[in-house]
Order: sequence, then structure tokens, then C-alpha cells
Amino acid sequence: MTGVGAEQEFDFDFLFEFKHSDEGGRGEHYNYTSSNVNAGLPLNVAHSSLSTPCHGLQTSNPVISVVPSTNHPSGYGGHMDSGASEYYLPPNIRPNGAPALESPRIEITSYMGLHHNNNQFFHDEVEEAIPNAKRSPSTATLNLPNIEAYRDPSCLSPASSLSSRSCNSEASSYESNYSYPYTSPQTSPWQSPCVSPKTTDTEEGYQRSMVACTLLSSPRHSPSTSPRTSITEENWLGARSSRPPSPCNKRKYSLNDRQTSYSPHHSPTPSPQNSPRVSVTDETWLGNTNQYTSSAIVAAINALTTDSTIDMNDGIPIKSRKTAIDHTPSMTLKTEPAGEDHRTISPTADLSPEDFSSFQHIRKGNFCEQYLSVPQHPYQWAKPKSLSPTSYMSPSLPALDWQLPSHSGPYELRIEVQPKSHHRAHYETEGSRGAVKASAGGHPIVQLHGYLESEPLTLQLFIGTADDRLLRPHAFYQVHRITGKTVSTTSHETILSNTKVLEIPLLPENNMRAIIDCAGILKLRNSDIELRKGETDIGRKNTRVRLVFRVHIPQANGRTLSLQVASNPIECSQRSAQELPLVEKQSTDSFPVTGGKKMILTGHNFLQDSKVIFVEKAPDGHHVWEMEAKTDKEMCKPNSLVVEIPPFRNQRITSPVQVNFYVCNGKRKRSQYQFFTYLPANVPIIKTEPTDDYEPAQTCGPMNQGLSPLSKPYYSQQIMMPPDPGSCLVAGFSSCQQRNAVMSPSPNASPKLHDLSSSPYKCIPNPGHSHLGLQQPAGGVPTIQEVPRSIVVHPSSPEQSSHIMLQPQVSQHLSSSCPLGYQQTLYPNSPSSPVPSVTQEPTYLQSCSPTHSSIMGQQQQQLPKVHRNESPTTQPLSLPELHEESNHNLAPIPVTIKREPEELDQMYLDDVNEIIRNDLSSTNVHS
DNA sequence: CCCCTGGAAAAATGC
DNA sequence: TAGCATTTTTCCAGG
Repeated sequence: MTGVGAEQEFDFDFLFEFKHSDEGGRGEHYNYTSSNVNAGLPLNVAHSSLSTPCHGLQTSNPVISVVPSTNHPSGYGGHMDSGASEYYLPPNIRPNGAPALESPRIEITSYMGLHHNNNQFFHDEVEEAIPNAKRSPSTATLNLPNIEAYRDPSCLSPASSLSSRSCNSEASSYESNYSYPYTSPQTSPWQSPCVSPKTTDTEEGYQRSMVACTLLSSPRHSPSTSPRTSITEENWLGARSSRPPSPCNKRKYSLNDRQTSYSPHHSPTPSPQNSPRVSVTDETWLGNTNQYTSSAIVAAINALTTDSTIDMNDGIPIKSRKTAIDHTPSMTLKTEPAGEDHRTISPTADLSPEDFSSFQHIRKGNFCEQYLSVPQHPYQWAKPKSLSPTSYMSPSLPALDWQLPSHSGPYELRIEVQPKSHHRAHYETEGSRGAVKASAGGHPIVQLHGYLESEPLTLQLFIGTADDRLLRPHAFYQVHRITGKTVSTTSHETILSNTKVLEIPLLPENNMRAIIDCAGILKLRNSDIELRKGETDIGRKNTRVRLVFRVHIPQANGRTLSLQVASNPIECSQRSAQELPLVEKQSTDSFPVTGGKKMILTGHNFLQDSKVIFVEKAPDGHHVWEMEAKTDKEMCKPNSLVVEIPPFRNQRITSPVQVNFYVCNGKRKRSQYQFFTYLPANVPIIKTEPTDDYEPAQTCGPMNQGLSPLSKPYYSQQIMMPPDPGSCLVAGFSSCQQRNAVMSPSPNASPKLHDLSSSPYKCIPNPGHSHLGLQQPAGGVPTIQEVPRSIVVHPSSPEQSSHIMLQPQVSQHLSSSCPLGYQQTLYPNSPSSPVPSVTQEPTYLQSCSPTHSSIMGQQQQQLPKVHRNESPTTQPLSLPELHEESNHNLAPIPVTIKREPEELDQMYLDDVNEIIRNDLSSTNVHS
């Protein structure tokens, strides 16, 4: 509760919280959100299922994507210029802005079902029939919902700051909507970040948001209380058993279990339930397009919304969740900030399903989210009201899942002091475990360089993923605001698209430097998040996060330049932190193929028995070469390990070859993959990057940042490579992707993260790119930065519109980062891109298919997969190249492109491949 | 009294 | 399906 201020009540629309007290006194809360308002939105439930099916479909269906968008950044996009929105509006989208829900997935039902239980609206019929507990939705899935399995994270958890509870942020696009209210305007860097809508836009956005807020505010209050409770409790109670089951992806459990109770825990902290990810997810699952689309859509919606909140309803997805806790005993619905309606208010209480529905609609309508299916809860979180002048969110900022560069022009956002590699996150049921600390003591420090204005800015902080996929808000973790005597930095929480965002002032008098001693990390229960409608990521073993910092710098031209930088990965699980070896640093990033040099690894949990395995992976992820390096056991210390670089299998390489290595303490105790580059025997060191594709990864360096910060080494390597735009371009992309793959901790290797959600290397090559553009850019290529509002916005916009939009986006992002290359390359791949390249389609498909979880990620993954697939079919390009080079060192093949992902999940791969094949067959033809 | 933590037991899941 | 191994989540207790 610390920080928060009040969590306030913000109940967001969907949430319904219940609380009942346990003996213990703790009240348990259940929050239900229905986020979804619309039946239309099927989101997720389907996801899982979708993915598969989708694939095939995907391509074709843009629609789907549209829907999803919810998450997205709609905010940004949304706000963005209205104009933009126009552009983007996907066909699907309804006039209102609401997406056309076409989404194929029926799954929706499930949600509905869920909702029902919850009260939700959806199916009246159903609900009626069913009391609460169980209704089974038509679909199996349906059941779940009720259960609440989902709890919304949004719930507030008392614990942390209010904000936390509020969680529902919508990080992505949406957020803006909500958040705005809080923030103070002036400062606002927000204005329009990337997107930056013009002032006007912004303003609009603002207004909207404001409006919404107002609306919301009122509504919330009341309604909830009573009704909900009853409902909720009953329902839930019945079902639940002790814990909510966690579904890993929706696990097998049927709803029942889940429903069970999720949690009564009162978790103090609010969880952002809404899965931060949601955004991602939603989007994601839609497919690539979605992503864009979603954002775009969102944006559009937002625009629309402003005016017409109501309309939205249609589109809005429905989903209910229960949140667990809210502090308040009363169960209120939480409305979104935006305006929920009065109606909304009441709903809580009783809940006739219908009512709920209406509520939802209403509420949803306001926000973009509505559109998004996923979003559901968005509002749950209470919004903090913080006031910090500094922050006020502007409507148009880029969605949290967009990739942004860390530097642009004279500006550079840099993490001067990295956080410790381990930080045990706290559950809602626990008290805070304090702020994230720096490894050397103290706290992380972030500074914006190159900013000479006198106007303070706002630094945003949210918890992002640390897997190989594109950086995006982490669905299972939320930033937790820490306040107290020991905290010197003021902060304010807001929720964007289900993602809690901490806003910290960056003051000129402090040299635009901020000590991050106010940020803790909240862990949301896997079961709660996985049940979310659009969530595709799996929580199990997905315990690494990164602190993601963003700053939005107003430009003279009215635009806003948005920069983003992500910290090194932070292991958040107690067990993992205690047992898994972790490499924080390596004394050498590259060495001639002859090997023999001693390399010192610094990190944690090294044992005398620790083994260091060097691995060369083929694009498809399989290991081409594995070699156990010799370690000096006598020199081994818990925090350092000395290994002798083994000779590379091919002593004749002509260009650098990037490989990976990891530390293994036993069967399932492996570190993330680290990167290492073998240099041609005679070559001095240097990295330039020659090889193109092959090494692309390296080249991409910059890109990576965003992606996998983890391996510093990598970075360094990468860094080595000049980020030439040009060079980066294609190669970069691909490389990046590859890298990602590579860098990524290895899915395989470190199964944990990877396995689960992360997908292996999903680098989404091209298609992804577009996405990437969004996301990737983040790390990588700073260049761009500016996200011109319009442009940026667009990106977010739904994919569908996608192509067009994407390109722009891509171009910018990418371009900025790697201008040429990307564009060219990307385009091809990217859905948007005209290029027929196989990839593209696949991309779409992929995106759709896989889990939404992280759409991006998926996409990425998919892409890679695709590539692979493609490669087989289409070409030898990457594969050959890779093989050759890697294997033989032979001259690299000229081609480029595709790089892949190494390790995709095979599952995915298979699926993807099939899809791709199908597509390819067609695509190939084109090409 | 509250916040942080470190440890662990208990509960879930995965194999 | 039973049983064991892993992970996750909830509890406890001390500073």
C-alpha cells in the first residue's frame, strides 16, 4: 500500500471485485472483470486454439488481428492523430472504432461464459441458466472464465501501491486513455511521443482521456459494491479451491478449478491484471496484423472513442475475471477511468449478466480497450492519482509493446547503473520485497543524455519481458511502486494497457538523472494471468524480466521523440535466483577460432561442477556443434568461473561466427545462453562485420538491445558492429532476429524461460519486423526515434491496415534503426510489405496462430519459423548461409535474410512451418 | 507497527 | 495413473 495512493477505487469497469474476508481477516478479493465486454471479442480464449487454426486462416484474416488490438498501444495510436487513425483503421474496425469483431475465434464464447459467471454480461442466456458457478459456456473454454480464473490482475493489491492494484493498465496503447487522467499535463513529455500527435491530437487524446476519466470516476464508485460481491463470492467461492490453478496457458484445468478460487488472497498488491501483456497478447494473438492493427485500431478507436465511447461496446471483448483482491471489501466494479458510465457503476453490484454486459460495454466503449478484446480489465487498476506534475500521460504515446530506440540524435536514454540480476518479486499475498537494487548496492540509475532544455520530463518505468522475443510488458510481473522513508525518488503509478507504469520525474537540475529506488516487482499468479483472455504467454519458468525505461521528449516540431532502454535481465523467482547459474559478464566476447584463451565469467551460482557448453546453432535451432569448455575448478567461485575458450570446429572461417555458450549446473539448471564470437584465425579482432548475414546478428547489435539485453556480451559484440543503418538493415534484421534467437537465452538451453513462453527465438525476421519495427526498434536502433506521431501511431494500428501502416512503421523504426536494410528486408517479410516474400504471409499467419501471448514474440517466432520453412522451400538463403558459414566457414553466401530463429519451439515451428509451407507455396509463386 | 527479507512448507504442475 | 521432480505460491519469523 505504500505508495499508492489510493488505489482508489478505480474500479475499472470490468472488474468486479469481491472481497470476502477470511478468517484470517484478510479479505480475499475476487475481482472479476469482464473485460471483455463484447462477446465479439473472442480473443483469447481461443488463443491457444486459435493459434493453430488460425494459422491457416490467419493469413487471410486480417480481421482477427484487428480485434486484438486492444492491447496495443492503442493509446498511442489511438490518440495519435486522428488522422492517423483514419489511416489505420482496419477495415474491420467499425466505424466507431470498434473493431469488427469478426474475429473468427469463437472462443469468445468462452469468455463470455466466463463472464457470465462472473456476472458478466455476456450471455444472458447462459448466465441465466447458470447461476454463477458454472456455466459452461458453450465452449469448454467458456467455463473457465467464470472461474475467474482470471483474476484480474487488476485487482488491486493493497500491498503495493495503489497503483499496483490498479493494475489494469493497459500498457499498450490503451493506456493512454486511462492514464491520462492522472498525470499532469504539463510536463508531459507525453505529449506525443512517438506518435505524437500533434498537439491537437494530443489534446484530443487528452481530453478524451480526461473525459473518460471523469466519467469513470463517477461511475465507479458506486456500483460496485454490493452486487458484486455477492455474485462474485458465490461464484467463486464455490468453485475455488485453494489456489487458482494455473493454467499454463490455460491449462488444462478447466475452468472449474480455476474458478475456484482464485484468490482470495488478498493480495495486497494490485495486480495489474490485466495483464499487462494483454496488450500484447491480444494483439498478438491476432496476429501480426493485430499488433499493428491493434494499435492502429486502438488509436482509431481512441479517436473515435473520445467521442463515442459508447459505441465501442460492440467491439469490446469481453472477458471477465475475477480479481482477486481488492482492498476494498466492497466489490466494486472498476470502471475505467475513462468514462464509464454511470451505468457501469451499478453493475457491479448485481450483476445481472445483462447488466454487466451493458456495463462493460459502456465502459469499454470508452476506451480503446473496448475494442480490444483482450483488454478487459483494463481499468481495473485503480489509477493512482498521482499528480506528479511530471507525468501526465498524453494520449499519444507509443504503446508499451512498441520497440523504441534508446538514443536518437543528441539524446540518449541510458541506464547508468544496472539493477541486480536477481530480485525476488513479491506476490500479492505477500508484502513488498522492496525496491530493485543495483548489484553494487544502491539502486539502478537512469539518465537522459543530450537533453538541454529546462523542462522536466517524465521517465516511465514498467516491467518488460526478458526473453528472446521483442520487448514487451511482462504479463506476469508488474512494477510495484515503493514509497517510504528510504525512497528518495518520487513516482507515480499509472496503468497503461494493463501494465503498471511508474512515472518518475527527470529533472534538469539533476541532469536528467533518476535514481530508481522506488520500483519493486510484483508477481502475478500464473493462473490468473494465463486465464486472461488474450494472454498467450505461459508463466511457468517465465521468471525473468527487465526494467524498461521510457522518456518522451517534446520536439520543436510538435512531435515527441520517444526513447526506451531496457535493463539487463532480472531473475525474479526465489528458486531460480538461488539455483540457476547466471552469467552477468564475460571477460571476452570474441576470440579467434583457435581458442585456448581463458575467459572469466562473472555471475551467480557457479559451482565447481558447473560446466560451460559452447554451442553453435543452425538457424533452425538445432545444435550444429557442442563443446564442453574446460573449466578451472580450482578457480571456481560462486560468482566467477574461469573457462578456456574451446577451439571452434571450423578453423577456417572467413568471417566471425557467433555461437552461444551456457553454464550448466545440472539437468535443468542452465544459464541463459551467452553469446560468443569466433573470429577467423588471422584476423585481428575487430568486428566489423563482414559477413553479412551470417553474422548479422552481430551486426545488428543495436537492435538487440531491446531484445536481449541479457547477454551483455552479446551486446557488446553487437555493439562492436556498427549499427550502420545500411548494414543493419537487412542483415540487421535478420541478424537481430537471429540474435535474438541466439541471444535469447536459449530456449533450449534454458528451457525455463524459453520453453515456456518465450519462444525460442523468435526472431521474427521480417514479418516480425514490422512488428519489430515496433518493438525491436526499441533496443536497437535508436535512430529513429522520432516517432512521428503519425507514423508511430500507425504502427500500432492494427496490422491489417497494416501493410501500409506497417511499412511506415517499419520504415521508421526499422529504418531508423536500420534504415535500409530493414525496410527492404522487412518489408518483404513484413506483412505489410508488398513483398510477397513468403515470409510475409507467414508472418501474418504466424502471428495469428501462435499465442497471442506476445504477439510480437509470436510473430517473431513465427517468422523465424517461417523462414525456416521458407528456407527450405524457398531458399537456401539463410540456412545455407548459416550452415555454410557456420559450419564451414565458407564464404558466406550472399543472401541474406532470414535468419532465424534458432530455436523455435518445435511445436510452433511445425505448425508454423506447415502454415508457411502452405503460404509459401502460394507465395513462392508470387515471388 | 510496518516493511523487508530469507527460508520453507504447501500446493501445483510436469514428466 | 502413481510417484517423483520441479516450480509456484503462501506462510512464517526475524531484523
